[in-house]
Amino acid sequence: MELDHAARCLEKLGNPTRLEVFRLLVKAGHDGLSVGAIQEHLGVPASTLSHHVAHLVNVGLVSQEREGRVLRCRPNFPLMDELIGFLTSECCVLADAPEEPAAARA
Amino acid sequence: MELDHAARCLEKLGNPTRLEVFRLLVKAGHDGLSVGAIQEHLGVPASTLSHHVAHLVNVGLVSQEREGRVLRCRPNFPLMDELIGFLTSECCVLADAPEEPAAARA
DNA sequence: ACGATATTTCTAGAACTATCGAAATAAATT
DNA sequence: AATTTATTTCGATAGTTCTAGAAATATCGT
Repeated sequence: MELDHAARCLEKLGNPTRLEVFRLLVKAGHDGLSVGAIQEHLGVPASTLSHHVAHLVNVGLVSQEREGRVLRCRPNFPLMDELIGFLTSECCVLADAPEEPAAARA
Repeated sequence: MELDHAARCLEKLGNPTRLEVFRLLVKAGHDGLSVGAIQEHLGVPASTLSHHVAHLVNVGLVSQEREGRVLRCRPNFPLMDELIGFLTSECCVLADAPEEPAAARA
């Protein structure tokens, strides 16, 4: 994962409402939740919530699928794993880790 | 770690310049780097960089210590671990994790 | 076609953030 | 005490984000 995409994901998760939305979706598991269900949980006005969810969808952390009248939102687990992988490998390694995985060292 | 503090940390890391600063500090290890050294690496104007570093210090992800004329910046590894722990446990668990660790289920 | 429900788009103001030059402060050196 | 080096604070501008009401759109049931 590129640093810029990681930064965009972190930026989106860096809003308390959105982080709560995302956490809620993760707790809900692979089936996710509808926008309305999220609203019931968090009590945020619909337009505000829609705006926040759109941010998460934009950056790929949440996907949406229409099911009749409701829009089902699901967390993107693989992307979240990538993000955590980025943080762990690029921003958390101490000790003597080399800058590059292999090669390039004349 | 509380959700609000996690969100504040993520928000700060969610700026490409700051994420790069933090990554650089992590790569530098426990000794960190001076503000000037960061500046040489990233080529950001001093006042802008100072502003960004202040954000990271504010939220606790970076600590600063004066050493004569230079200000040494060190990444806060334990806090970063906590943050990754929060993301992993609260925003990344799939499968059949219960909502609460125990109790509360009449 | 109509009414109900679910969600988005539009809009706009207030608050916040980023940027960076210039001036200020801090410490070391002379 | 004057000079140099390192960094911050100030100040101004430009742009972004948050918030939420009102209006619009989509889908379903009748």
